[in-house]
Amino acid sequence: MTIYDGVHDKNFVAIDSIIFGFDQGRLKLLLIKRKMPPMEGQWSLMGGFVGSHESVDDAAYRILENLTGLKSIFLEQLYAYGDLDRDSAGRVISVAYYALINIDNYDEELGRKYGAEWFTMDEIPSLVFDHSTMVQKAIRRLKRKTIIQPIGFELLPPKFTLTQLQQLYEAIHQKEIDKRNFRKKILSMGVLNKLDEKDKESSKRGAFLYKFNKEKYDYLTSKENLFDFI
Amino acid sequence: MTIYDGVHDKNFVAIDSIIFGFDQGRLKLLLIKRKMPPMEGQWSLMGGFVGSHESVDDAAYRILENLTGLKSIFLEQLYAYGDLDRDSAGRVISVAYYALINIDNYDEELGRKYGAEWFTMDEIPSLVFDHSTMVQKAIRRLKRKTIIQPIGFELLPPKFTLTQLQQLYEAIHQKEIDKRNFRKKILSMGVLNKLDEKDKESSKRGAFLYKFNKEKYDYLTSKENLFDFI
DNA sequence: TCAAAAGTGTTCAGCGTACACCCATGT
DNA sequence: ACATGGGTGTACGCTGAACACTTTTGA
Repeated sequence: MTIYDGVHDKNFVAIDSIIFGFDQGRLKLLLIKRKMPPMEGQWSLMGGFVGSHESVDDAAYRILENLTGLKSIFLEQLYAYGDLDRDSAGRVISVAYYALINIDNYDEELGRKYGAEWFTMDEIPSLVFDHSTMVQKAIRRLKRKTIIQPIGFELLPPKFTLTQLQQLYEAIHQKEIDKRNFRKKILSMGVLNKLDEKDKESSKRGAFLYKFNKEKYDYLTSKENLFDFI
Repeated sequence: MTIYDGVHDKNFVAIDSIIFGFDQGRLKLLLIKRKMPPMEGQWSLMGGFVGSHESVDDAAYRILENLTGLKSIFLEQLYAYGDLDRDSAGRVISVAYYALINIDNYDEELGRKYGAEWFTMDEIPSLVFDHSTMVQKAIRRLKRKTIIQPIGFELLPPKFTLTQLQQLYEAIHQKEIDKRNFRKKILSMGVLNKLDEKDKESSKRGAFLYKFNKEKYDYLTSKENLFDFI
């Protein structure tokens, strides 16, 4: 009960989550096959409704955890979609969020339960409602953020090689990057700590592993946020 | 009636508008004094509720027109605020929009009706709820946009001098800009058309008036939007 | 004649970009 | 020995930033 009751309309408010993962050098998107009408059997973003007793952010975290089993991950509001007929089953305002997750930590069990599958960017099927629009916007946002922020570590395992990191950037921007320039720039940011270990998986010589310096990373991201990135 | 009825919660969804104007070399913000509880008598952004039969964008335009009398102006979604207790009178999710208006076209009659007043940026009083947060975010967004886009023409009269335009940029960024560098850069963008007229108001010598080239301006803003700016 | 704003070019540093070769090692 | 990915340095052009003087004209 609020003092607004009876005076104004209420609306359904939903969350839709654009969930990015990175695996085998490819940027991927987690989609689910709808199990209920409308649009049953069509591919869709993971979503859910915002309850009356939870914040919108909490609802976004709750819904993401339901699908992925992940609790504290990168999750950021993208945009609120409010066209009258965007959901063919009725008036629903949707707040889209995008998440970056390390695909290794993803709970496949949960995924199966929801009929979820990972798609590479060039294989994304057409999606229900305005979900394709949301995905396009999320990709643009992700590209833009990486230009001036060392974002995207969330998509990698804790220890990674510079080549893996470069592949991530190449996957996000969908173009090749010069190895020397990339290393020069990323190392000059000072957010990487070189480890003594090498990864021997992908080459005979082995590549040094890095982890990122959380303090400097947090400092940079918060400082750059003064520049605003929502 | 939708197929979601009864299954999920509905919520009040509101709009809050951050309305920027530019006058006498100063960037200004339009605020209203609340005439109803809660927080009666406190300064607030202009707002209103989203109805069940209008899109969120339409609601934002409607609310802005109510206060300013202006119909087709620059209006862009900023962010959706969804904390549980953000409105002390009950659970309201608010989608904030920011608008840029030419202060000359503003309908003062309407403003008086709502108890609206213009405040310069350094005089903004403390605002109800999370409205101060919204304003801060809008200012950051405005700064960022002007860095790579020739935004802000909406805030000026149709014909303006380069000095006026520079003052607008200085007001937005709150720092002085070198005259030569500013002119060089803005003219190189090719969005300005120099007129034969001079404005003699502000100097004896007179300053050439410019208007902006709408085609090039629209092209640039849409092209740059590929770079994404929401 | 003088005050007040308009108008105008050059220099420098830093950054992004292009570009090619040697190294280490497992097979 | 060779194939495979790892690792490194230099040169150039562009852009942003700093910087000072002349012009016009109404009062």
